[in-house]
Amino acid sequence: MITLTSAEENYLKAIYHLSDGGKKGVSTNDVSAEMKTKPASVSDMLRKLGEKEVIEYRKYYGLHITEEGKKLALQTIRKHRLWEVFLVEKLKFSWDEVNEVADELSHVKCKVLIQRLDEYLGFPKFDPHGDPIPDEYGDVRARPRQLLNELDLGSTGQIVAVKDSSPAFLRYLDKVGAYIGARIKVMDKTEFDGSVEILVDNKKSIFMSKDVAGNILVMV
Amino acid sequence: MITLTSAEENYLKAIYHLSDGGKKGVSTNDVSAEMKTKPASVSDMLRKLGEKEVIEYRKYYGLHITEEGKKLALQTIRKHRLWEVFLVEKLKFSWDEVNEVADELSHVKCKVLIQRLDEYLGFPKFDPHGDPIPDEYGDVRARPRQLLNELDLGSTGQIVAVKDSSPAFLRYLDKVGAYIGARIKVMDKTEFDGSVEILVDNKKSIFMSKDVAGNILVMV
DNA sequence: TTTTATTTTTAGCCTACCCTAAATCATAAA
DNA sequence: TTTATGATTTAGGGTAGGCTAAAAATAAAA
Ligand SMILES: [Mn+2]
Ligand SMILES: [Mn+2]
Ligand SMILES: [Mn+2]
Ligand SMILES: [Mn+2]
Repeated sequence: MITLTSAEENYLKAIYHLSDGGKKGVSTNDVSAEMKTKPASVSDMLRKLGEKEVIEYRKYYGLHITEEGKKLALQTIRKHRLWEVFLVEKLKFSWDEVNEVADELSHVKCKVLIQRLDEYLGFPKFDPHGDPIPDEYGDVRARPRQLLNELDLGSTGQIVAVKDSSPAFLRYLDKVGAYIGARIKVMDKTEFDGSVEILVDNKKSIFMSKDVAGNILVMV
Repeated sequence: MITLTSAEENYLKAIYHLSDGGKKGVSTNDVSAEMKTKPASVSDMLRKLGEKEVIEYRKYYGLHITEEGKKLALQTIRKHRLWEVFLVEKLKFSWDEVNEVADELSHVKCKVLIQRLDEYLGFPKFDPHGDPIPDEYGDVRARPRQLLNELDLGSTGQIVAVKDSSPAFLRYLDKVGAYIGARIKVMDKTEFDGSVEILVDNKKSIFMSKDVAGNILVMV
């Protein structure tokens, strides 16, 4: 049985995200940027992850995540997202405050803890940022989603997730009144700068830059 | 501001317990036995804890915990016991399963997390083993307690805590039907071996060896 | 195809925490 | 008062995970 340290779990989770779930290859510098550690440190870690066969690593040519690696990454993601739900739903954290704490909590080694937590939370399918929570076998029920800035004029849908979950972005969404679950309609699009105007819950009109709209995912 | 690593927190908590809350001096070997690490490793750690001034350490002569050390130890104990309550009350763990997991959880660095957890749990005053939970200033409301094997024949009281909280002992108590909160009466005492017979909740009679009774704390 | 720029790895060092073996100190016994 | 015993510390080494600086490999440009 493969066991990973906390640091290895963090790297593997980052690699999984960079791999877009296993489709893309990933470079040392990619990982370095994502993890905010120096490329030299990354090289060393990649060698170790390669030896544990959670990635396939060729010196100077980057890496691919393996099937085993995907499974383990999904388990770490599952733990992280369940803790985020706990923090928001039970402890009344706001969605921009949970990432670091959930990261620490997600490294607690106890299988039954996560099962019980999942049950206690009512087997949630999505985390506070709209990201899907893998089940204990690593299966993810994905929803078809589109970027808000790519929707046609007049189309309607529901905000289901955010691409960027930095505190700054999330607080901005809170401020303008956009939230996961909101029903929206595209009222206006400006070709020149890619900005959009949307109507939220048939009530409130919001103007958004392309940058903002490009980080909001909508289910039509 | 003094910050401790997880390992330092664990050592300091052990030292606090060995000090009996600050009354007794503690030797390197005491800590070694409690922490299950070699005396050589303990020496090294004591030097570090001495530099951080959470203990007063004199080479070859043992240590005393400082006021600052007591405060920090009580904060760690608070976190540990709150997580134990969470695991038992919310996640339906049994009281013999929570110690290790609560230990890991208690090292998560987030002040507000503990405040929110405390609030969410309804500001509990005691953990599942009957041990008091210090408040955020480190104040502990102690209850007057007596060892069950030292009670007089015929006296009554309530089980409020256990001295030994090893899984083996706790499971034994579950088996015979003793639990925190149970009302008891001493029905018989055998001078020869120190064993006692108690009546639980005016219903069930339990026979206990001196070893068992000596690890049960009763409020008269 | 050669040179240059960029990426990646290696080498060497650091901190934290643990270990064993050897040295040292304190103290109890002779 | 000397010696022996036991407790404690030091010395040296291991793993994990960082870092910087230098070397090496790849990729891009000339
Ligand atoms: Mn997160
Ligand atoms: Mn999330
Ligand atoms: Mn405990
Ligand atoms: Mn306890």
